[in-house]
Parts: sequence; C-alpha cells; structure tokens
Amino acid sequence: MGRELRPQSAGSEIKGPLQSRDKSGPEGAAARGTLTQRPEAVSRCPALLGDSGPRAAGASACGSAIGLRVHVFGLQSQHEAQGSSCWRVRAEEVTRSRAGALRSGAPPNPDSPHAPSPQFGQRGPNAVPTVENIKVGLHEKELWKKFHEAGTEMIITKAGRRMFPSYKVKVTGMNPKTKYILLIDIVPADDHRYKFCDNKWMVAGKAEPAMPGRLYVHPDSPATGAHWMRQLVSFQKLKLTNNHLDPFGHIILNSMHKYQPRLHIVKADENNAFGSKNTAFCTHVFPETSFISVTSYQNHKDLQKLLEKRAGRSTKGTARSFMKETRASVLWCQADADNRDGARHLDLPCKRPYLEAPSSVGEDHYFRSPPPYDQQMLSPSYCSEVTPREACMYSGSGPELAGVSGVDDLPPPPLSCNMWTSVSPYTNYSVQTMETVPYQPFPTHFTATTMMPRLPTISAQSSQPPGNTHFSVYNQLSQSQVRERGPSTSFPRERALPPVCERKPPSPHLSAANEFLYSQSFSLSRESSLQYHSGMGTVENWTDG
DNA sequence: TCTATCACATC
DNA sequence: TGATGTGATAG
Repeated sequence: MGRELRPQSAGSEIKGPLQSRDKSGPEGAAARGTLTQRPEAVSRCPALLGDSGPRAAGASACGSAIGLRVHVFGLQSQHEAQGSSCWRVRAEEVTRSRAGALRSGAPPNPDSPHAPSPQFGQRGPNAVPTVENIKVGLHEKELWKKFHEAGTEMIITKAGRRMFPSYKVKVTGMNPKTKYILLIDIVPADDHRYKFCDNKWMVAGKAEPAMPGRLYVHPDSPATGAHWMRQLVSFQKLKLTNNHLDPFGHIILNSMHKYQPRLHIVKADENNAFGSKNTAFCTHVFPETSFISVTSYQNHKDLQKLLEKRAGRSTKGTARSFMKETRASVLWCQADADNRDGARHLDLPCKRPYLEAPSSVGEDHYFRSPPPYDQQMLSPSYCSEVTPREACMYSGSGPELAGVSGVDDLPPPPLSCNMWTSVSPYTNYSVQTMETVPYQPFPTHFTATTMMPRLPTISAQSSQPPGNTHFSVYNQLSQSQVRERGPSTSFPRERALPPVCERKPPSPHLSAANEFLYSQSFSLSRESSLQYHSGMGTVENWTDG
C-alpha cells in the first residue's frame, strides 16, 4: 500500500487561531474563545466529497441547529507562574459580566475549580450530586506523568492503535441513579507540527489541518452513576488512526502533532437531556495525558541503549518484553532526560524544543460553561429544513455572525466557533451550547452524526457550507466488521453495531452525547496551549435530578 | 533525511 | 484472533 497523501495546505486566506488573534494580546482572542474556519479541513471532508463512508452517513444525519459560543468562565489559573495571569483576569471579567445570567447570580470562585460555586452544585454532606460534583481521577497517573515528562508518544496506525497508557479513570460524585454518558475526544493541543530531533521533540512547523473530529463514547454509555463509580472506567479500546478515511470510527489524528484527550461526562437523564436546554455536562482534562502522535516510536533508540546499559541484556528481545511490561516509560523518560542534557548546547536546525514549552502536570480540570446564548446563533432556515432524524447540532456561524450575536456583553469575537474541536486546538476555555433540539432516535447502533456549522450566508438543504467541518460520533467498528462489509460499500448503519451497543436498545442518550459534543469547542493560543484549566458546562435551565 | 507503511514475529 | 513492536523499504 502506498503512503497516504499528507494533508496539503490549502493556502487558505482564512487564518487559524493563532493568526486570528487580535492585537490585544495573546489572551485576547483566546480568552474569548474564538475560532476560525479551516477550509483545508473542509476540503478533506469526505462528506463533502461524496464519501459514502460512515461520516457521510453522519452528514446525512445532520440537521438541527445549535448555537455555539465560547466563553471563559471563572476558571482557576493554577499556572499563573507560567504566565496565565492575564488570562485569569480575563476570565474573571467575563464571569462577572455573565453573572446576571447565572441562576444564583454569584460568580464562580475563580480560585477553586474543584469547589464549584453554589449555582453549580454543593459539596458537603448535604450536597446534591450534580455533574458539578463529579470528580474524576486518572488511573495510573504516575505512569502518565512519567511519559508526559519526556513527551508522550502515542502510536497511530492506519488500522488503529490503542492508546498506551490506556485512558482509565475513577469517577466519584455521581448521582448513583442518574444516567451519564462518558466520552472522550482528542483535540489538538496546539497548532504545531513536531519532529523528533536529536532525541527530543521540536516544533517543526505549523500543524496540518485537523482531522475530522471524532469522539469515542464509552460503550457502557449511558449508564447510571452507580455503574460508572463501581469500578474504573476504561477507555482502553479507544483507537487512534492516521487514516483520514478510517471506516472504523477510530479517532483520526495527524501524525507528529500534539493532542490532548478530554473526558466528557454528560448527564443523560431523560428529562434533562433531550428536548430542552437541560443537558448538563462537564469536561475533565488531565494535562499529563497529552501526547504526540507518531507512526512509530521516535525515541526507541534511547530505550535500547538504556536497556543495554542497565540490564546488560539482549537489546532486542529485552526491549520487546520490557516494552510489553511497561512500554519503557520509566527508562524512556530517563533516557530522554539524559539526552536532553547532552543535546542542550547543540546548534540544531530544529526550532523550539517541545520540552521547553510550559507544561503543567497536575490535577485534572473540568470545564464549566456559562449560560447559553440560545437562539441568537441559530440559523432558522436551516433548522426548518432538516428532518427530525437529522438531529444534529452545529456551532454558530462564521466571522460574520460574530458581530451578529449581539447577545452578551463580551467583547465580540473576531471569529466564531464554526468548528468542533477537530480543528480547534485544545484550550482552557469552554464553549456553551446554545440550544438542543428535541431528541430524535438514532438507529440502534448509534451511527455517525455530523456537526454542521452553518454560515448565515449559506442556504440550507443538502449542501454544506464552506468552512464547516464535521465531527462524527459513532462507536468504533471492529475491523472484522468492516472487512465483512467491504471497504467500498456505503456505511452499513444497521449492521455497524459493536456488540456492546447491540445489547442496548436505541438510546437517546447518545443523541445527548452528540449534542454535547457539538456544544464543545475550544480555541487555543500558543501561549495558552499548555495551561490546563477546568470548568463545567451546564446548559441553562438545567436542574439536577 | 524524515516519515509512513508493510510484513513479520511475538505474545 | 487481535494487538503490538521491529526492521526494511517506499516515497
């Protein structure tokens, strides 16, 4: 098989987040959470190119509108020492400005992201379990940290590769009887491309256009809080691929790019998730789980050298067995550290060492989103033309809508969030869903859905506006399932069920997941890319229990 | 030179 | 059978 074509720069005139940053400082546009469109991504959108694969199916399942607006929302800056104080000021400012729209009117405590403000729940013996009270602990945190210290590499293959370390979390604080959907997405951590140069990761240019965003919904979803809290929640079956046309539902990433996995918990109660604005969710980010995607480990030589040195064993065989045991995390990091010292003074053509970038390792953070802006961002014409089946949300608008929103007292974003996280580097700002649509059941297997951001200048119907991207959500298919069907057939929606889904009846909760996912979008500035903050998103009017 | 992909061995 | 790492090789 020949090498896949690399994404080519489209030479777009539409700038990415970095370029779009206004002159008020790096925290300016970022704090407003503005995004922009990347036509390159659109050009590679199979749905737009007649792709008959799963994403095309997802595209056909798109429809209803959802506004999208990015907010900074009273997030704590745990990394002020790393230069995020400006961001914090901005956050507080925004929080104050939005305080009136909050149920309690009290701004969140900016110094305590893990101690939600009253309007988002309570702690203590009498606290009512809400999504705000959910705590998530990363399993094998130390291992993740060890990887992270050297720059975690995550193998991606055409067929899909599992993550290592696998993403497992311990969840507490859920309402045992409430149903939740747990899902993961992986967003660009910055807009750089990296290369492994002289035994360390260096920035090697601007990132390729992001892959079509996909989400991995935990196969147990939806499940009760009791279920999730009963044991570790493992996402070990999540697979990463660099195949742009991946038919398996794996998360598509660009090689040699840095990514940040995020865990989303969506409350899925029937009365709260559908047909209303009552979807509550929270997002947890563990900075140490960020990684650089690679098609093969870049620093295995270090590992081998170290193994030879330390154990005096056969490098090859030992390396393999050792890798199986620990993926060489410890030694790998040690080797990296050694090499870092040795290479520090070399004059290399490489640019900025990856490891020089500020990197935070700490508690997970969750995003708290502010109240929605609702209809202001909707595209009524488009809404009216979609079928009920096409329950799908899309973010609001291109740049031209930014000034149209006019619904808040925030500085008008120069660019709006037209894209889901697939093209939006990870940042510490949350995005708020504007509105959800009445739930329309998806097929049992919960196939793809696609985000259809709408530009107001584009009429609806089947065509998609330029600048949009889609973000597919579907359970991953086994490769054998795909092989059965053959690669060129249209996505067999009715047969694409992973076993775990087949056990479940059609679930409206998955729709909620979609909606939630579409509601999430983040932008990033280079400066903020490694500042991990948290918050929680709660759609307005959500009432717990 | 760098990266992606494949076949293969191993578990 | 599926997952994974390695080395050769293509581009």
